[in-house]
Amino acid sequence: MGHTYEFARPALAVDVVVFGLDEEDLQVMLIQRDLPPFDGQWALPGGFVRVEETLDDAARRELVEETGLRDIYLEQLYTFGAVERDPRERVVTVAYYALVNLEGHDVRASTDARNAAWFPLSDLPELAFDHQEILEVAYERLRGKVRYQPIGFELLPDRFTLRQLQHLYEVILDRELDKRNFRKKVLAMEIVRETKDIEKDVAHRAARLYRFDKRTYDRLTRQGFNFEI
Amino acid sequence: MGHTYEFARPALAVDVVVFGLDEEDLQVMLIQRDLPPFDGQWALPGGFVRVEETLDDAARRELVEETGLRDIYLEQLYTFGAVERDPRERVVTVAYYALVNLEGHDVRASTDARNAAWFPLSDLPELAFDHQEILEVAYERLRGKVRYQPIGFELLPDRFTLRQLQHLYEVILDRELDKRNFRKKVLAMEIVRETKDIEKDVAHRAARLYRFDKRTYDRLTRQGFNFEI
DNA sequence: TGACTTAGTGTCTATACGACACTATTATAG
DNA sequence: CTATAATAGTGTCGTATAGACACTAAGTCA
Repeated sequence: MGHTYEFARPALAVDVVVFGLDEEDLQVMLIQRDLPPFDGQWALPGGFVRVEETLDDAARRELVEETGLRDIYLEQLYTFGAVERDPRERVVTVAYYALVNLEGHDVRASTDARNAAWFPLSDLPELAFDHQEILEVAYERLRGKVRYQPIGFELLPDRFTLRQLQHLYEVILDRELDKRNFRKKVLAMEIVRETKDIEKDVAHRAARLYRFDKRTYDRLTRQGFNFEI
Repeated sequence: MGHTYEFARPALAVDVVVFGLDEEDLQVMLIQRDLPPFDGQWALPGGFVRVEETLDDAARRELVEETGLRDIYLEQLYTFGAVERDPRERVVTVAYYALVNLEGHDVRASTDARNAAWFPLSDLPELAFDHQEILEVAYERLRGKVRYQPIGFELLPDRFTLRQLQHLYEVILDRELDKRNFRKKVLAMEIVRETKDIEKDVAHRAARLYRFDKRTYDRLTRQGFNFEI
């Protein structure tokens, strides 16, 4: 039993570039394939789109199935349609990128993710298909977007220090920022709000914890405010 | 004789939002459908992707077939995958936007474009499918992009006056700009180069014609220059 | 209690942006 | 041929913003 169409159709897939951040690096979630083609090689999580689900739904479903990650920030990136990008047959893939903070979501704890793992962006294995290219486009987009929209907060835990926030920008933009200027700018925007707590278990003076102020962010966004860092 | 697959597949289409500019308005190219669904209604040019062509190729092919426009600036926009966006069956569409100068490309002169026409963005007919939404996303993108990347030159003839260029920005950004500040900024960027000619057949002092300097633009782009207007 | 580590803070200078108005040139109408 | 109308083309100044720059405060740990 199959499905028959008058004209040949490309298969339609989704792939997701999941970025995470630890103390050191920007990381990417990859899964190890256990089927041909590219058996054993690392690849982006993803899979075929079902006829009764939206593209976003397909991306979220595949993420849960393959990595255990759910309820994370997800945005459509670009659609890749080179004719020979899959050796089996014509497959067009809608690529997404996702941001997740490593503290909140433990991949190893998820059920069916034996072969999912984080890799630092600076030291990636060879990837299947054109996933290297997709990843580069995603990183490019993340860099471009973070400069004028504070999406980076998705990479941090709920409460964070300004040092962590600065580190995030430094890792994504790949350059050092001046501490005083950075704090001036971020605090002037009023999109982070001081909490009454400070960080714990650090071997030096503890820093104040801040929280992302989504309410103010939404208001400023409606006013066309420029969040450039 | 048909094509049979194990799982049901969404159909894959491309649609193109073609922007053009005249002395007054930003315009959009639409075609009048002559088949159900939405028979007789206006829609974006587009059609189904063939298995042996890339997405870009499909978009260009449909543009030529339906509007006669060829060799124009084209960029992928977003992929729309709502489940019920086509009443016949599941169709996912990769949307593109294109920029074209109205002087160089006469639509009426093209062969098979009896039912293609320009409409001012401010006075559009009701559109088929979710094309209204696609168009809004495209306009949003154009506005966002033109502010920090000089793609707008595609909307102008080869040689243009600074007045025309300013008009272009005013129409796209939907606000008035100061003539002196605008000229200062554009000339400082050195992405337009003075020609030795001036415009003709105008009932007042003729303005100098300029040309877009792609070479300098490419060099500045590589240096990460910010083209914000 | 001293040494180490990071938190947290302010000033000054250079540059960029935006507000603002007049003269120059050409075509055309009377 | 002269007046009028229309747009071309040009510079200054005040203000806001960005970036360079260095020290004190607080807490941990040996």
